[in-house]
Amino acid sequence: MSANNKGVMIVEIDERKLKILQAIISNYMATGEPVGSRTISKYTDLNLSSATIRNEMSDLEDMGYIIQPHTSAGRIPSDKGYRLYVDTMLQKKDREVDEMKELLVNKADRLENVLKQVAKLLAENTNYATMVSKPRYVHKKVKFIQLTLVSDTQMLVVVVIDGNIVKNRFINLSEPFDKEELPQMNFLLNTALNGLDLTEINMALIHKMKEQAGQYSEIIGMILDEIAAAVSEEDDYLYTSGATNILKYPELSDKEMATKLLTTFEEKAGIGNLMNLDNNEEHGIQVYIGEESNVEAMKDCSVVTATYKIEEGVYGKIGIVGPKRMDYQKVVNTLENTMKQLDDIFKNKN
Amino acid sequence: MSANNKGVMIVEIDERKLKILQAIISNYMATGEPVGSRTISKYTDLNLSSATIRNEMSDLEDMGYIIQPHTSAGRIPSDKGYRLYVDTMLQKKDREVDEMKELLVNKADRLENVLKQVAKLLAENTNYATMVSKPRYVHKKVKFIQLTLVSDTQMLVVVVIDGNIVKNRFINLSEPFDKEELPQMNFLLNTALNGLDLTEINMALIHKMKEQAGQYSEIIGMILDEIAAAVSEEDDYLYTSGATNILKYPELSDKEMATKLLTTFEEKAGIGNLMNLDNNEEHGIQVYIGEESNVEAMKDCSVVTATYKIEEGVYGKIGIVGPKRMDYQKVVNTLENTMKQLDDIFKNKN
DNA sequence: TGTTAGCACTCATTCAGGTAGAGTGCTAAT
DNA sequence: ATTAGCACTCTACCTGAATGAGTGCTAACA
Repeated sequence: MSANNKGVMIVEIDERKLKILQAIISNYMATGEPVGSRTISKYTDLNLSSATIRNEMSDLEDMGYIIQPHTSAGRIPSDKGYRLYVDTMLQKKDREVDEMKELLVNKADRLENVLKQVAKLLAENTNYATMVSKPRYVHKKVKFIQLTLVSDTQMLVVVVIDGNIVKNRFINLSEPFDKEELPQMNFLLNTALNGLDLTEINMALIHKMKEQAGQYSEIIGMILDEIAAAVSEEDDYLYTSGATNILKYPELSDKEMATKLLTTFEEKAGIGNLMNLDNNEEHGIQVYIGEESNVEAMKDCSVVTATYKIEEGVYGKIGIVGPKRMDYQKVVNTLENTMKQLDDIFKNKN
Repeated sequence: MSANNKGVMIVEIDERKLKILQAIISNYMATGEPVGSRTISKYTDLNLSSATIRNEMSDLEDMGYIIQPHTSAGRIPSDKGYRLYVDTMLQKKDREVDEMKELLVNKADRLENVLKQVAKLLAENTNYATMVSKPRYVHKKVKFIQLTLVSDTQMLVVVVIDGNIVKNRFINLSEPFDKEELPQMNFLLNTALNGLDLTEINMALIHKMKEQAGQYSEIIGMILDEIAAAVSEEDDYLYTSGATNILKYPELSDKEMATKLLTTFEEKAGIGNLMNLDNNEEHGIQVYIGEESNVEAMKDCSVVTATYKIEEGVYGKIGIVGPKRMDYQKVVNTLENTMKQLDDIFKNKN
């Protein structure tokens, strides 16, 4: 527990300690190597001897802001140290805004493509790994249903859900279906199901509709099954890019750690909490340092996420994963910049 | 050029050399370490001294079947050696057929999911990296078109292409569209475009149709644009899984090589030739050793591919990527097994 | 009282030297 | 044709010494 040489607890961090901590962190971010007292004494404008710095560093270590990997090594920032850095020093913003290429706008056609493109561009720009989540409509409501006959015995069911998500399914019919009956059935389905979400398409409703359908009871059953399947279908909602960038940072390149991280990216497993908003309605930019992310594989990484908005109430997230010594300033700037561009795109699209 | 101690060229490989080569390869496959003459002399039933083996190995090296990494190391198989091994020894098939879980069939709903599942299961079963290509219909023909109004000013265009691929696009209309006109327009589009492929939906046709459409000329133009876009749209056709498995093999784990390989898998770039059938109509199982694959990143790997059939004339490929010392027997068996299961699935689906 | 110089100490890294062991090629004997 | 034996080569591994970056502590200083 932090106590100075007189045995008095040090609770508050003063100006000088803060400067030293800042110096340690930025030096470590640049080199990835533990930084010693002499380096700080020489390369800052504090005009203090290495001995003094040592005393201060000793205090900072007691306070938990820095860590000594082994007895005679320099210090590296702890999660708590990074946290302080991010919280305080990041406030005075870096003004050199990173101009991201306008490539985005050109390629923008469908949401999926935009998001994949974003992931890729961010990864290329930052040299970190990126993840982008597509917003999920939690209570997906049926907006529109269209049955059509592709051939005598093959029916296509098109379902449009909230957010203009289109799902389609084929139904193979055992006997030819009378084309004339289609409009009526379309009408029936649309009036019955419009505005309902998955939980409301339940057994009772299906039963009732089957009765109404009379001779078409069987086929209505099949159609409803497919509609339910289509609505409940979860498709990919997480895109990643630049996972191999982590191999650029020696502290993440050790075999075991790299394998875990890369596997996490490949299988997109275990990052759900981080990347969807179900549990976490906070917007804006979030920084998770080390174990704060609650992702086992990323306990030696930092993660920066940003929330983007497609329309009112519909949000997705972008995440950047890198070493703890990542360039937070640049990452935050780049993300803010990206958000702006995404806003523009989505504004133009509607 | 291969010459024995009498200066006579050795052209043909005899029984004994073959046995020795086989022993070298299987030993190397098990250990991943260069294998020396003493090992072979001790652990085979040839009853030859290490010296004799050395002579034979020297010949085998002259003939290009094995390589000495450095002067006083054992030998490892060359690409040519593996090739011989695969061509000859693989013939007598290993009978212990790997029973792959029937998980596949349960999860089988849509083609994409089946293929992703296959990639994943194969990767888990073999501990190698896998890739699966979805068949691409080369000359995609329009099978069916359906326009519908989702709201006053929003039209949904559904296009069904060869192979029951469904594409959909929204069109935002500047002014409300008369619902009554839809059937007529649907009829016009279907009769005009049915059976045409992308190359046939050209300027001339578009011009002609616009004329026919009269007052709807503008909207027909938009619709045709979207149809053309939908038909030409290339979606993902390559799924990979288990890329991180390569880190299990020391000879592929060196940083540079691993990065290249993993990047290739992540970006799915450069493996097109290997994984689609455009240039290569051969079916069945193919083995590419080292540079044979013509994929730069895989020059120290072997690749085994198998062709599967969805319906007559529609083929896709499955590929397994591992170290050159991969267990070819097991891989080939597993692939054959998988093919059978896929056949079953696709038979039931139609 | 805060700051600093000096010193003894620790520990990771590097490098040279040395050894063990696996393997080879060649030669002479069987 | 096969083998035993030997000299040789090269890698892997260990050791010990030197280096240097870094620390903590103490005593002196302003």
